[in-house]
Amino acid sequence: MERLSNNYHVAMSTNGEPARPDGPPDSVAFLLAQLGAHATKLFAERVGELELTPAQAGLLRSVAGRPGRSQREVAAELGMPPSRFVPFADELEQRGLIERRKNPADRRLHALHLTDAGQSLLAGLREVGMAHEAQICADLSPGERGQLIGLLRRVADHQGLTPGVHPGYRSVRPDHAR
Amino acid sequence: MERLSNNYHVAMSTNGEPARPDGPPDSVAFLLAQLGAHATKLFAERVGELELTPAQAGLLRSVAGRPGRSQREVAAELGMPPSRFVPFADELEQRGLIERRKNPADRRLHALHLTDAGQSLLAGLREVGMAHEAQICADLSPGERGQLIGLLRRVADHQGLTPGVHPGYRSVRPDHAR
DNA sequence: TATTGTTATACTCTATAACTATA
DNA sequence: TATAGTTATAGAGTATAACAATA
Repeated sequence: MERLSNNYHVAMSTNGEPARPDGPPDSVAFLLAQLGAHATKLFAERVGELELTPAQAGLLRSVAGRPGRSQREVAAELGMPPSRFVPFADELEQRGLIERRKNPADRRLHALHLTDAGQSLLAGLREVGMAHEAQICADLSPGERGQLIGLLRRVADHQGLTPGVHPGYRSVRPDHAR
Repeated sequence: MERLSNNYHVAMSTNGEPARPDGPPDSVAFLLAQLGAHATKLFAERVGELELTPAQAGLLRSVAGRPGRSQREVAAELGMPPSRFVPFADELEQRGLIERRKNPADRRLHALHLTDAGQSLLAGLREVGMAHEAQICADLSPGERGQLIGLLRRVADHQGLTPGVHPGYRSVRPDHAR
């Protein structure tokens, strides 16, 4: 059977008349949600070619950005409880991409570092990111791409979003459903 | 304890230097993913004020758009297996927002309709959508908003996205992790 | 025999909370 | 007593597959 995806704000009739999605047809909000989901999915497929999940890619980048931090620090940056972080890091360690180094001064701490294999995978990750961007922007001229980035940045700034920080898709579920 | 969200492509160092996210800093792809997640979360909060999840809002809109369809038809449009659809529709029926009408011609079928309460909630949903759009675009002039919509539409069209159809965030998990 | 709606079950993912070892 | 890491456990959400009614 074909795999089905879940629709959140769906509203397309099969006969061709588009019903109203998030707001008015072609609203910025809906297009952002739609394109954001699309970009996220595409990115997941690309990192999948490296046998990584997006979360694993995030961990590698986080460790690469600031090597030697404790598990708790990295877990906090990734918005992940320590208990979940452990098996998560275990797999990457078993695959030889990261390593845990005991801190002699405080033997409770495990400093996280990338191995050489991890470093080279990170290089692959950067290529993947470039190809991903190129695919998304394939239909835009360089000028248009710059214009789009400028507008998106304006919106992101006004919404209080921190540059480079992706909040994740977990908190989508509303409070009253918890 | 504070609720933590999960980071997929995270990469922000606490000391202020933004590490590379999905691709280059301020890539279209990353901004779309970031803003898409943000818009989705905000929308979820707004429909939450109506005691609805985004998926429930989608169901109401789907039924409103084409009343009288069978559960399987609506479930398929929402990308949801029938087994999951049943308890999903149950709750909305118990809350008096939709009703199942037996089809005398084929008694296997349950035709789905909105109740009056469901109709008026739908009106509230439309207001919520407008307020949502206004919030996202608060910092843009009408002209800039039009420009942004035009560029986003271009990208969406080139990516083969159907107007008004939101693919959902479920398929993010890559194949090799299933 | 095929199809709609439904229920049962099993599986994945998750967070909370206990536990250990160090401090 | 407090903290880092770990393990155990229980809950939510999910899809697959079995089932009953109807065609």
